[in-house]
Amino acid sequence: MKEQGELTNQLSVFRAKKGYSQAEVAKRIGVSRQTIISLEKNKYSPSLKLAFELAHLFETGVEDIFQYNLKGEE
Amino acid sequence: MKEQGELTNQLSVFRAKKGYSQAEVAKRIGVSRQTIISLEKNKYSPSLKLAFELAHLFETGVEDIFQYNLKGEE
DNA sequence: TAAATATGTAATATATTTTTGACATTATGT
DNA sequence: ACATAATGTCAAAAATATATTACATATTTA
Repeated sequence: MKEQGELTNQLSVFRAKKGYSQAEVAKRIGVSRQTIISLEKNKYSPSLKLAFELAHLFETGVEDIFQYNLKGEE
Repeated sequence: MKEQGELTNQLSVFRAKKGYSQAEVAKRIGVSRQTIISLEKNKYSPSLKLAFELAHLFETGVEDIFQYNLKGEE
């Protein structure tokens, strides 16, 4: 899709709060450790399902973990 | 990832509210019309970016358009 | 300081999303 | 009745997300 905004996330912050390792998060959610690493380093935009799973694990909302900053808006 | 929940959405409702056609939504967001059709028919879980774009277009939150129902939770 | 655990990188393979294009059907307007 | 717009289906290709494996480097802890 058209590149319209930038996705950032607070994954490592929420992970630290819970004291989980990346491997532990991966296992709990059922994805690979690489997926968690890549997400924390902002390598790509996850599926909405994965975003919901992470939000659920960290007992918060999708938009608390992930932020979307539209370009060219003020 | 592990199949843990079911994703549903209210896309057609929000689209109707704005009076947009599927093609118009597709064009505004910069994706193909097929993508919108498939999403409305719940064919797959969109990228988080696309979810944010739709939320922005409909001036609402991601979780107002998309719902994630965990299985085996009450 | 040695062992164990956590984080990171890279390459390749597989799965899923998204695009493209062609065509069918239904609804709307003239 | 005809034209046009909206919705839908299908299949194949392209793009992107995720898995897998193997190895490297930090960091923690016994």
